[in-house]
Amino acid sequence: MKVTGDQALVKKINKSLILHTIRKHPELSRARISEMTGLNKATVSNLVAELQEEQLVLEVGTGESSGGRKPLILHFHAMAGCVIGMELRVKQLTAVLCDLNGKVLHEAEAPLQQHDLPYVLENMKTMISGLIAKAPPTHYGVVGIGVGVPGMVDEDGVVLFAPNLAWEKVELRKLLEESFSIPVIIDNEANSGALGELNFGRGEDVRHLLYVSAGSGIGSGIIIGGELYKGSRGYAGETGHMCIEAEGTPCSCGSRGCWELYASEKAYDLAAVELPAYQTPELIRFAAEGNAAARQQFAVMGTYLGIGLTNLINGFNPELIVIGGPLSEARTWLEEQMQQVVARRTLPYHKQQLEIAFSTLGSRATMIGAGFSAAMHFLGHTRVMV
Amino acid sequence: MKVTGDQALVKKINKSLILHTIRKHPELSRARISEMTGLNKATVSNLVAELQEEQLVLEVGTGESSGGRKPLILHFHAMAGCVIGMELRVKQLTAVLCDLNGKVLHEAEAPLQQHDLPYVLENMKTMISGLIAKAPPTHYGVVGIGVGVPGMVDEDGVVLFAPNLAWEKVELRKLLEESFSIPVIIDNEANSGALGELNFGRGEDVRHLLYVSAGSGIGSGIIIGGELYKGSRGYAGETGHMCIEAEGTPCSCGSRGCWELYASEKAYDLAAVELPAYQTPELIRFAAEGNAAARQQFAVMGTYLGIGLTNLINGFNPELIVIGGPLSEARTWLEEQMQQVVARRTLPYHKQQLEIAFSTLGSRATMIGAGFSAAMHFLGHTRVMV
DNA sequence: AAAACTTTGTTTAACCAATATACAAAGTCG
DNA sequence: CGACTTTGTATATTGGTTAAACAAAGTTTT
Repeated sequence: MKVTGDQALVKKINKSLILHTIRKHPELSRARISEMTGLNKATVSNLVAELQEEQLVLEVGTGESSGGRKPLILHFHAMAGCVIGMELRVKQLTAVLCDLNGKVLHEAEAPLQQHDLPYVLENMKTMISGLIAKAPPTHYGVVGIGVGVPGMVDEDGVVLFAPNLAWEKVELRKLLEESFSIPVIIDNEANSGALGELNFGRGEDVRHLLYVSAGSGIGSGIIIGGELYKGSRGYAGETGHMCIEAEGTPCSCGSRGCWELYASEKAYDLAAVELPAYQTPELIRFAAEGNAAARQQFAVMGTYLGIGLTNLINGFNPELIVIGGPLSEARTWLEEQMQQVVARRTLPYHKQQLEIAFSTLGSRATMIGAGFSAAMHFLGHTRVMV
Repeated sequence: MKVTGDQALVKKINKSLILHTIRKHPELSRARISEMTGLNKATVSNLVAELQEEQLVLEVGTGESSGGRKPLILHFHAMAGCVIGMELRVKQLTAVLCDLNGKVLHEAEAPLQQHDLPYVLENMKTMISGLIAKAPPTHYGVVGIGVGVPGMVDEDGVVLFAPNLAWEKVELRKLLEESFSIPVIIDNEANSGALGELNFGRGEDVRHLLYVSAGSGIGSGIIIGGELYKGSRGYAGETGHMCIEAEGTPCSCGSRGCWELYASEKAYDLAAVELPAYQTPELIRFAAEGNAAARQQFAVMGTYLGIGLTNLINGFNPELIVIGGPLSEARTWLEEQMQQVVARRTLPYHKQQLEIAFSTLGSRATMIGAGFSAAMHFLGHTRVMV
């Protein structure tokens, strides 16, 4: 059944519009909101009153007057509740407790020794319980848990396939919701990272963003029109297996010449010369110390990174690309080659408005984005397309 | 200023919902519409009455009863007006006059000898005038003109760049609207083709579709969530310049190893052996007659087509891919290799729900899609996202 | 300092679209 | 022929936005 229009819908649209306007622009008065949104002053007053009752908006004193009554300044009440954002990595579990605006209140971290589901689930539950215990007293309490995982996830929060964990069809959302009775949002690690960067990193006011997470493989989070694009069954963005060498090295996916064989940590196995180290942080240290083999390795990977990016640019035409994941820490040795290749290979019109940047949230992008998803799910978001 | 909700919006949403429900499902009664949409019977009655006054809906007699009063059957009045759909090709101009539901009423065709703007524009105007003259008398007359062009188009109907025409920044929409005072929609040829296939070809009920137009180059039209995705400045889908051989043949775009060098008509230049012909229709004829070189050429191109498709599948995860454009006529000699490569190279989860098909509209997909765009623009489409 | 003007936010009455309910119209079936 | 069904319309109610008037709280001018 499709979505029909009635007065309840109108109210939902306008309330959502006002709430998110306040959330994105602090220091607004009712009068300014009325101007910005086009809603009548009376409508704004009524809906703001409801949002205040719901503890989502606060009056925080008066602002400066420009020849009349002083405006009453409204704030989004980010501490009306908390959310937990978590990232499940191959060797590590990390999580944050955030307010509803993504501000980090607590962090947690634990190593993972193995990948069997009971073990990992136990660790996740322990970490979540720990953060819930640390949560400050708020009106709504902990209202959502978001988790970014290294694999494909469907719309029901089932991890369909996570090769690095050897997981298949794990009903992660259901398992966690049964334990905590709090809404759980599961998403791909790159998708969460994209949301993190869009909302708290470089992505302010960007409508089309590509977040490329380079680590043990490559995954992309695709933001289209300000929204996460997930593909027909929820797992688009598997760009790591895009072929960039038709008859290249065979890949575990069944194809050959996949991008991530050349531009992720998997490339270490293909290095022409022996490397001083085969872990990214160590290799970065060697590069910083002037090791030629390490620098050369990153230069080659930067080139291939650029080739894959060019393909993504031609296909998606984003305004901004953010490089994240563990490999983004090697920026200094990757960037020059990468930018050169992109400059040389992209179509002239694409160059004009494209920016390629490295993550500002670093390794925290995914968990912050996952927390943000949970917060948005709690706040709701209804709007109209013409 | 953002879109706010009020009663006018509610009415617009519901009216649009009813109109498009009737358009897509003939033989509906008011009662069935009420059931399908969830709208109250009275609401449906009121809005249908308005649509009848606007000549967009007709009562066409009664249907079968199942034990009560016979239902009054409603039809979308496709002949309330006409639209023109046009395709601008390198050597040819083709156009159709359609009713509001995409049914072709008249066709026109003319060769193009050169590409300078005044000449092409003159030909376009002559053809459009001719079709307008042939249009049957309808309530609204000709309500829109849609044009598919081989190049990048921005949201203002400006052809930014069309290498095969040597056009740059041509304000095509403005030029045509000034001549005819009818709304004009300009779009990329592949985008229009995608819309054509989505609505009148293989794409019924498909939400994520990729239309790959293979001819003198390769372009893709991307349908996401039932809507055309155009990228940040309106020209995504330039997938022909996706790199599939990192150090491959240099391309005119500045890059190397671009897909369209190996899988479009450009591949004829790279053929290992001498070909019996260098025009697609002739080469197809040779292949049909058993010519080994021609068949081998198509087999190789099918392989490369499959490699590029695999990349698109991993990135966009569509439900359906439709191959169109002149090369789709060589289906018999392309398909086997292409499907084999895709089957071998795509990730297991992508295979499950993916179908790759060849165009059913053939060379008419683009102009029919362009006409459809114009019709949709006239009818309007307002809906809600949650 | 008083009067005039400005700006903010609330109150009031009017409007209008969807809805539930009742109802009329037009059929089927035993 | 009477009981039941289904379709489509009429009526009163509900509940949201809005324009306009107004109250509150400032600043500027005289």
